[in-house]
Amino acid sequence: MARVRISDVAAAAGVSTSTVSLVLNDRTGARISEETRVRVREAAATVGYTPNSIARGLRMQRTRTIGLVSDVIATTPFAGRMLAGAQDAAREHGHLVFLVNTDADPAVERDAIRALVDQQVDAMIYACMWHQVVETPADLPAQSVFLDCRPVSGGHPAVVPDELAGGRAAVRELVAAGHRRIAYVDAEELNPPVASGLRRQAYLEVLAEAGITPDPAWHVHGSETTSASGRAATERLLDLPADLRPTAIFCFNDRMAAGAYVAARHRGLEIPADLSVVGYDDQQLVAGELDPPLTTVALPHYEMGRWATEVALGAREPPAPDQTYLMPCPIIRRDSVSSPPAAAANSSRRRA
Amino acid sequence: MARVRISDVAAAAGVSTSTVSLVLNDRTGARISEETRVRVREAAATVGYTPNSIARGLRMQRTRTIGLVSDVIATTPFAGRMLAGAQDAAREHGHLVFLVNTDADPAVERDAIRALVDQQVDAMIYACMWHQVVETPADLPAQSVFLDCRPVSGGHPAVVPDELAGGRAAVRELVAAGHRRIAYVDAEELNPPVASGLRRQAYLEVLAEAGITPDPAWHVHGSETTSASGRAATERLLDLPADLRPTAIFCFNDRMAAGAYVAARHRGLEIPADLSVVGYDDQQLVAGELDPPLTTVALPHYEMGRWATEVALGAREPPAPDQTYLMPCPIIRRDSVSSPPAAAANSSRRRA
DNA sequence: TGAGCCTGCTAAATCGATTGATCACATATT
DNA sequence: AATATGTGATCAATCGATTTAGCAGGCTCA
Repeated sequence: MARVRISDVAAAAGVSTSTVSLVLNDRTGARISEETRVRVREAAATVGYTPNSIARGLRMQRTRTIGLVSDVIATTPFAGRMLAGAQDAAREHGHLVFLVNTDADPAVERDAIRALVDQQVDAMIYACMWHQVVETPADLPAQSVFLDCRPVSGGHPAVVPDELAGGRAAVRELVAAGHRRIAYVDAEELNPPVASGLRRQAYLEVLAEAGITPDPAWHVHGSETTSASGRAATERLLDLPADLRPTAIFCFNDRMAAGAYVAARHRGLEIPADLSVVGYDDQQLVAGELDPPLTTVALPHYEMGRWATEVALGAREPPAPDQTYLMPCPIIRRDSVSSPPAAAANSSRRRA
Repeated sequence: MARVRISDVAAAAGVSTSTVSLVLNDRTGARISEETRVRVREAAATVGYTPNSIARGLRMQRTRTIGLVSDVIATTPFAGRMLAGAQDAAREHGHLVFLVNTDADPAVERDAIRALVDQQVDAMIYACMWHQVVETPADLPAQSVFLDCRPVSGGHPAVVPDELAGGRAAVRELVAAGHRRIAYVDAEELNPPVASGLRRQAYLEVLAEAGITPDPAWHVHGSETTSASGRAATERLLDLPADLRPTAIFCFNDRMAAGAYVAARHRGLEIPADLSVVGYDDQQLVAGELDPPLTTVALPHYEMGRWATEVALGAREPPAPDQTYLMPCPIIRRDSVSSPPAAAANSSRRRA
């Protein structure tokens, strides 16, 4: 069963293809009588005509498609939300999205960008899964937006999570609960460079604004960003002398926070009564499934996906040239934060 | 900077566009001298020509694109692997994939299928995220493959996980470790219908083949498939009299298994010394992060994604008409299974 | 010398839409 | 009567490739 073409509609309605096109596209200014319009529309409906997007794309020089090239889609739960955001925005604007997963392979990435350009995509989104600064790939069309990363040399709109504000919100949550001895379970130095640095900066800033001088022992590093690594780092905090031991921990991410739970449990410490914990990322399967559920800061992947797509399609004003848009990271309050244990509050208040 | 067209190459090489096309597509049988071929190729390289896929698609009636419509992409970690599998297979065959997320909205789904057909995709993949039987959507082209679901009325190739074999492997793992009192923490009746039924069937079959008569009390249901629900169901098992209490649990999925861990811990039971646990799904962030890491059965989403794409592109033989391909689910051995406690028959062993 | 056959290349049709120019005809104006 | 104006619809070019039929020129051979 061959596809119905515009000429089939024209034949059925007894008019030319021009007329059909003019009617179906509602071209104002075209002088077509109302009777003819009705006849054409009915003919189109009865033969079941839908326009061939390829032919239209060729003629119009506009395909109503966008390309999304991402370095990772399988190994992180964030990718899905990002895609969903991009997807929804694209659909709302009548666009379809080509998805390419490069697995961070530069050759695959190059070929993918070329293939998408050859497909005449109207716009392109270059996404990374971890907030970072990247080289602008060759052949990237002008109409491109960076998602969860920033081009070193600028030249394109970009959106990343506002990790500084998010980190501040997380630590303020602990300060507001009355904690003074607050630790930071950090990722390995420089990995991933941007996120880690900003969250650490937020930690230091909030302690300073609360008039707390952090003890260097409160800043511990994990070798990776896993639960096991978070546990090991937390052990070191819990080994500190009682008057120095933190009553609250801000963790680089939720997985490390899960490790903190394990460490605390092995010492017989209750969360949050004996130790308050805040994570980052809001990984549903981690933060939501922990016992008690983890208070954390969400990474706004869905929103960033939407933002990037809307900017790429020109439906939203881009930020000033070479400015990166910072997407707010909302704090997700669950049950892992309470006021510090009474004993801790009384025993030692270290102030500058 | 306008795109380079084939006519630009022709002009640069001093030949016709026909010649350029013939040369660049390596059409054997075309009588073009070697000198001309070299000249054309050099011209193409220097002007930086790459063919316009839209124009080619129109002429060839073949776009080298496929459509993938999925009911969910954001809320499950499995979606990513499925996409990655489809993606990789498509790339290896020189195809690009259009991704559409319908959020299980029938209207969105209908529009998406139409849009993809209008884009002249060469093939289509209809994916669900949870193994199920579905109605065949209207307008679905003949060249379509069902992924992680089966059309009620057949007519298309389909691939689903072999949950029966996977479930058998899981329970056999417990039988092989020496367990006799093996429980099944099930999902709610009929939700999701197919997976739950098959895993239950596997449980009953393996007990039967091991000569074990299951006590009805060993088959408990959770109201949902969450950790909390798994915990509640497990509590009921642990409340059984000592001589009836299971020494091993097969859980419908990893999240419920995480709940079983919580229940066991609250009773002071060690996993696997006091209670062996096997899950299903191999959700990395759950199974891998538990303490101890959970032995489970993996859902082969990546492989199913590949399979569906290869069949859709004709690169792999489809199964016999109206036969559904069952993809093996490999067992992932971690540390949550050991032999039953020696005193299992008469002691509840509460630990401090 | 001219029919037959290669060789090397190109003209022109085609894919299915969109659109500016144009046509046929009716009516209004001078 | 001749010209202008307006209406409704169509013609034909176009987008950028692929592909079939065929042309021009050289060579062979009877």
